Amino acid sequence: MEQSPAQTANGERQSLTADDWATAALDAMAAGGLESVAIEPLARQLGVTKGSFYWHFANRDALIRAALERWEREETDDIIARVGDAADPYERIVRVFKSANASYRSGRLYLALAAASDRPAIQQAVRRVSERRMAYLLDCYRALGLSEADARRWSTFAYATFMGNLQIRRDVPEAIPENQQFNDYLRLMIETLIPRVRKEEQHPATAKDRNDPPLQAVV
Amino acid sequence: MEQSPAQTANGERQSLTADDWATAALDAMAAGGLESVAIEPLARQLGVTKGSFYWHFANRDALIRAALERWEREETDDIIARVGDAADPYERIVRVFKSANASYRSGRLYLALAAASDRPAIQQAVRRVSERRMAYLLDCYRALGLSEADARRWSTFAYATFMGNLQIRRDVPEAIPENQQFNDYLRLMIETLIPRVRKEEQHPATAKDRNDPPLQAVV
DNA sequence: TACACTCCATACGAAAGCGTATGGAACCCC
DNA sequence: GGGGTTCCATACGCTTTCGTATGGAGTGTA
Repeated sequence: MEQSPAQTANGERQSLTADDWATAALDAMAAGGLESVAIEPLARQLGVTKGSFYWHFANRDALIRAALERWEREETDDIIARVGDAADPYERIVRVFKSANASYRSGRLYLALAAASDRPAIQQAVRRVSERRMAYLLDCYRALGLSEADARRWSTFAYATFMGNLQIRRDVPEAIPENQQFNDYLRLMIETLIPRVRKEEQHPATAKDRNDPPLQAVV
Repeated sequence: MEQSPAQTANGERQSLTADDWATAALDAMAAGGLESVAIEPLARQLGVTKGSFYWHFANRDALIRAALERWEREETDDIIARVGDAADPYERIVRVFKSANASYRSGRLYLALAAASDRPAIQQAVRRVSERRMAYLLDCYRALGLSEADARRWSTFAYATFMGNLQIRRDVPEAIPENQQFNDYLRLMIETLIPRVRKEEQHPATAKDRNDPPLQAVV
């Protein structure tokens, strides 16, 4: 399990960067929570000693801050950018739910960070990420033609379901079906969580018919 | 914040029990996660020293096991027993969702325990509790007259939403509305998550009409 | 060759937590 | 009032981790 970053495959010297440490910290969090982010174990895992760490960072808190910034940036750039360029709000909501299955690590990471409820810095980062996701969903539901109040309820509802699936996948993995069963499960959630809006209530830009595409398992 | 259990109000001596320690351990978990369950800090908080702890328990693991047993028993007895005596499956599902709002501590405790993914004993207890809850919901949906496959999908869906609401309430509390807004939110989820079953598919025992009762905020 | 800079190893002290050993106060029982 | 039991205090050693101090190998560079 130990790496030896002082030597690459071709035998040249290779130094660690602060970002390498932040990545390792996030991996440790996803695997064992915040308490797993310990300097000396991480150093052993990276094949160096503490001396390396304290050259790149002032202390453990600085590492956690750096990892948190990196996580927040990834969550914002990646997830919403990967999903957000679809014009159809229906399609955007569908992709949000498919992405819940796509990145296993991302879900575990969110849950691990959210569990560190005694660290205000982490709590605030988690809050910002969640607020950003919920705002994105809220926009989708507004674009569907819902009223403000309805869009707010539906988006919170959908986000709760999204988060709960992450939770179930971690705590009771077999409860989430696989393959074709999963497609059926996904289709049920999507069809249920995207309400039918009456024509007269609908925003003109979203009034086009939609032919629900066949769902495919996300590998 | 410190207690002095060696003296009660009337001045008599009062000893701690193993259950007092288990309760304190659960409180610490709900507040700060598993790493907050440390013997010496807990002893200080209880107004005693380690000597007391090591008389009641062999070691820290034994305390965690005892706390876990107590938690699992409470979750099983309390929640399902408090909800389960209604005959109407519709009403039972409604009560499950209302109970999510009822006990704040219970939700935090579940999330804190579920985050200890590196402790197999905790992971298994969390899994058993979740499986039991999901089995309860599955029964409810079967009693509504759904097919086995549909009941499985709907119950998993509903449980995910239930768990996600706990998560949102912890991470972004303002996102969960209050008072009348909450009632609307609750009603939306309940009406959405309880499908209408066609008469010919319905189990005879559940074919009676239901008049949806007005929802009331759970204080 | 001399010097500086980068990156890391090593050694050390301090603190916190776990677990053990042992003593002691209070109470019960005969 | 002697002895046993219950419950806890105190003192100690061990381990882990944090953080610091310092040296040193490698690389550029004048």
